Amino acid sequence: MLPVKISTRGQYGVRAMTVLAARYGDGPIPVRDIAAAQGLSQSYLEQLLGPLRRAGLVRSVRGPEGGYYLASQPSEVSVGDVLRVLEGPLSPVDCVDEDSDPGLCSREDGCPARKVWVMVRDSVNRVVDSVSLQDLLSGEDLDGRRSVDGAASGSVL
Amino acid sequence: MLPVKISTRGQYGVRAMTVLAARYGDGPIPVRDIAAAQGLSQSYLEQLLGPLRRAGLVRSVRGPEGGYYLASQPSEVSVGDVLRVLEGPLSPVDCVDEDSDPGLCSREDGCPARKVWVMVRDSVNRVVDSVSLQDLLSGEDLDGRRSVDGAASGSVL
DNA sequence: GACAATCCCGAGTAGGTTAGTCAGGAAAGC
DNA sequence: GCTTTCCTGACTAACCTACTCGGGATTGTC
Ligand code: FES
Ligand code: FES
Repeated sequence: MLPVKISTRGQYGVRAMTVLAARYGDGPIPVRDIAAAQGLSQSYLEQLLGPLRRAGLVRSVRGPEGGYYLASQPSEVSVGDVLRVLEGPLSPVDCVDEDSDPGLCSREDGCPARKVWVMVRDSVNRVVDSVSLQDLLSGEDLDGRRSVDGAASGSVL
Repeated sequence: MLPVKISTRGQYGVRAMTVLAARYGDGPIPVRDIAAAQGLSQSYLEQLLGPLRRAGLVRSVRGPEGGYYLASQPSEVSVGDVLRVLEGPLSPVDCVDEDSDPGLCSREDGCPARKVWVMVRDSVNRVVDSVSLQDLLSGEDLDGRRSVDGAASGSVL
């Protein structure tokens, strides 16, 4: 009864990525260290890093001195990138999920609620796409750094 | 793996409320009619109307010719009002849920992800609070009618 | 080449949540 | 008293979440 939730996959994933962001350039960080830095279960975290690697957000090296590191600069990876890998499409209802079969929603036309779900979806996406890992590291409050696609950004909230 | 979801409670609830909004002033509408109008299960819908009544959003009359009707004008009821009754606080993670025990999140200070959850929470709340049932009924697209508390509203997305 | 440190992958699982159904009781009008 | 409606709580099947666990594949070091 209290949804509109981001699951632990997304939450832990973002926290793990900030660890890699903070140590960007230091070479590979083992999962053990990432988990310890944020107090997460190592074996669970391993499950999250797999998808992130396959999606190209992080790279890995095996063997001693191995670990994970960010594939791009912290300022170039948005929270939205991470969440979409771990949580799937950021849509509040299946009806307005652009990636799934259209026709999934039979009453699309004339559904009075549809409009607001689209607004929520776009709003959430705009926020998470506007915040980079770099933004999370800097102490300052942010109200919309990292303009989404060249547009001069005012408040994205 | 595809959360950030609003459950059927919230979805059906909003759709049901638009039915009442469309027939505002027509006297009580029986659950049967509401369910039929949106193709919902009658007995499930009854479960949603209970909370909405207790929250003061709708009123009911029993007996023949009874049913439910909106307690306020459609323009005065926001989608957020409905969702908060049926879904609970609209917070993407427990950590930033203002209603629950503070101290629930032990790593509040220095948690790098916290900032973005707050932004998402506020963004979602702003959107759903800015859209009234009336707005859903009118055919026109909306990008932020119904200024939230007197502020001249630009785009709320 | 042995060994150890890592990544890597899939299976399994306890508990909780969701989306309902169902049976029956309480008001209200005729 | 009969019917219509609201109203409530108990119940349930299916699904999902948040993990753990066991073991295999790579790679560097001695
Ligand atoms: S039921 Fe699919 S958009 Fe409303
Ligand atoms: S763990 Fe609670 S705010 Fe990040």
